[in-house]
Amino acid sequence: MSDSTVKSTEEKSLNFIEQIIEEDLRAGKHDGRVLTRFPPEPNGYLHIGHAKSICLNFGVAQKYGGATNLRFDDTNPVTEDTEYVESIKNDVQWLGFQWANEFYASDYFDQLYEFALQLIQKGLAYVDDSTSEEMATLKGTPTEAGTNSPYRSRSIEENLDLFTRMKNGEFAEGSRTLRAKIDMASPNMLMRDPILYRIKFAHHHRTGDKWCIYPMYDFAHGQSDSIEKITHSVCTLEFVPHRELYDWCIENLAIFPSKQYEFSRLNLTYTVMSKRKLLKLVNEQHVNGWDDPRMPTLSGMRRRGYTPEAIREFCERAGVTKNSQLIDISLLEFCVRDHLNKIAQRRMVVFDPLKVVITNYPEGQTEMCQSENNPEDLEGSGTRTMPFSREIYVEQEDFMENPPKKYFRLAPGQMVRLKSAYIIRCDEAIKDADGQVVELHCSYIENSKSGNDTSGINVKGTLHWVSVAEAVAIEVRQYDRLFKVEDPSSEEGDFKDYLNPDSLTVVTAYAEPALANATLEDKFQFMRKGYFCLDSDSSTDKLVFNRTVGLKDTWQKEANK
RNA sequence: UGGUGGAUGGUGUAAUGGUAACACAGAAGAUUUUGGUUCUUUUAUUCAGGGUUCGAGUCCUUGUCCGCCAACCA
Repeated sequence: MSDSTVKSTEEKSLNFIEQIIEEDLRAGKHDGRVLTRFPPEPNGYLHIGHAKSICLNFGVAQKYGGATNLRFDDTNPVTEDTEYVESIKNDVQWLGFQWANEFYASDYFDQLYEFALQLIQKGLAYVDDSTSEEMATLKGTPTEAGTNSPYRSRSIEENLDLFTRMKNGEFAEGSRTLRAKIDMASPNMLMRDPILYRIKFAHHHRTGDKWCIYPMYDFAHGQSDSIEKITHSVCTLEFVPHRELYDWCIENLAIFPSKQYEFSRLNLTYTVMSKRKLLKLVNEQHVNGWDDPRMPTLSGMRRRGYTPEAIREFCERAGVTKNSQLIDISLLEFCVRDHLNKIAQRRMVVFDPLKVVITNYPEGQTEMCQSENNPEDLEGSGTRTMPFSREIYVEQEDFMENPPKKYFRLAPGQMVRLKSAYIIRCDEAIKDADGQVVELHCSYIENSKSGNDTSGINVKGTLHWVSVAEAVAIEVRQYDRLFKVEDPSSEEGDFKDYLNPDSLTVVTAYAEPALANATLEDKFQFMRKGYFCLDSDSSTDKLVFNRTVGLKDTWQKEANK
């Protein structure tokens, strides 16, 4: 067996979550059952960081024959909305995952209330009349123990009565809370009698006005996991300090022992990932909404033309650890190109037109040229035709009057291949009064047509082109990185100071006729330009395209030397 | 500061006491009717000190640096 065969049959190493699951499986825990959950709060749009969590949670469940619940953590009615619920469901499905059950923390409000009553009865929770300021001062600091609230020693009966009345709406918002009675001297600040319930006279997107008390995250999340019998509750590292409380609630309620495991969140260079910052970009109109193609949101990436396959591959390559990761955006772009290269239809589009007149081609004549839709998938994608005529457009940058060495494009006397058409020779550059080249006169080699070239001429360069008469004018939106620096969040001052002012460039370009039939689902490669997709802003009389990502450009590097 | 999580090429990940490897990025070349793709080659890595061991990226210890926690947010 050769080395390469050995390598290809080697098993890919497991990430630490998979290792935990396999150990549990070996130990016969939960009868070999694996149930995970993806628990977003419906207060914003999903981004690439969530994609990692989705791929992990759904991925391990799939791998070990389990299932995943989608659970909306909707315990704070003030910030949450149905609009977000819909977008989140849409994004998860688009990414390619299907949940076993759609649940809401609010489904469990009755049960959670019962749990709270149990804790009170066990003498493990009490109603506190302190204001939030009073509570903050009594809480102590990491180095000094806190002091007990004066209300901590209330009787079980009084607590039961007060809590019931809290629920019945007898007390003003902010006047009372239900707190766990744990340890005001705990080194873990979260264990210093955490608030379990607070009063909010707010309309909930699902339960309406039924409740005026709402559980805090820590009193809802673990119990929700437990109610659903989640076996592996996987979340991000900032919840590590919550685990002690997560376990405390489960233990004292004596309910199903779900376990929490934490991994590090994903960050990308040249963008920001926090919901707060993304919201700011939207609200202050630095971008055009949550689905602006420059946003790291899934809806933005979808609109930009990124595929679910590419995003899943990226998450897979990013890996799962506890190290903080700031991943180079070029890895994501690699995954996007890699997938798009296999599936994108090739089209010719000229961005910055320079008219070429083929002087020895008959005036008024048009012939069709056949061109493959995708050289990576010749059979599956077939071919299309495009018109060739006496007047065509090529890119301005594909002509130089005084070319440097290794410039394989048009220059006086130099020959190139027009992709899928003829070889032409540049005879003359026509200039305007300012000396700008406005037109090229070329001659074509009659027996050099693609497919039956008998000319015997070999040229180094092949250009994309469109016939002037049939060219379709389109709008192209070219995106660049949103920020000028790798990690805007770690820079001095306001992160918005580091926005890239040139993150969006709009141009009119000229496309071959076949592009006019584009649909929103299509993925294109504009040859020698990059990958593009139709934008939803398009109308019947104006097609708008987004540049998903450019092609690798090794000539640019050569030219800069 | 008390607690807590972390530190392996530029970036991310692997090596579970036994030759520090893979991918991206970078560089060089070949092929190419896309200066794309593909292929070949290549540069570069264990935070520091001490200890255990025949052997340490891995274990112990001290230190350094980074992240998170003191919301009636999640």
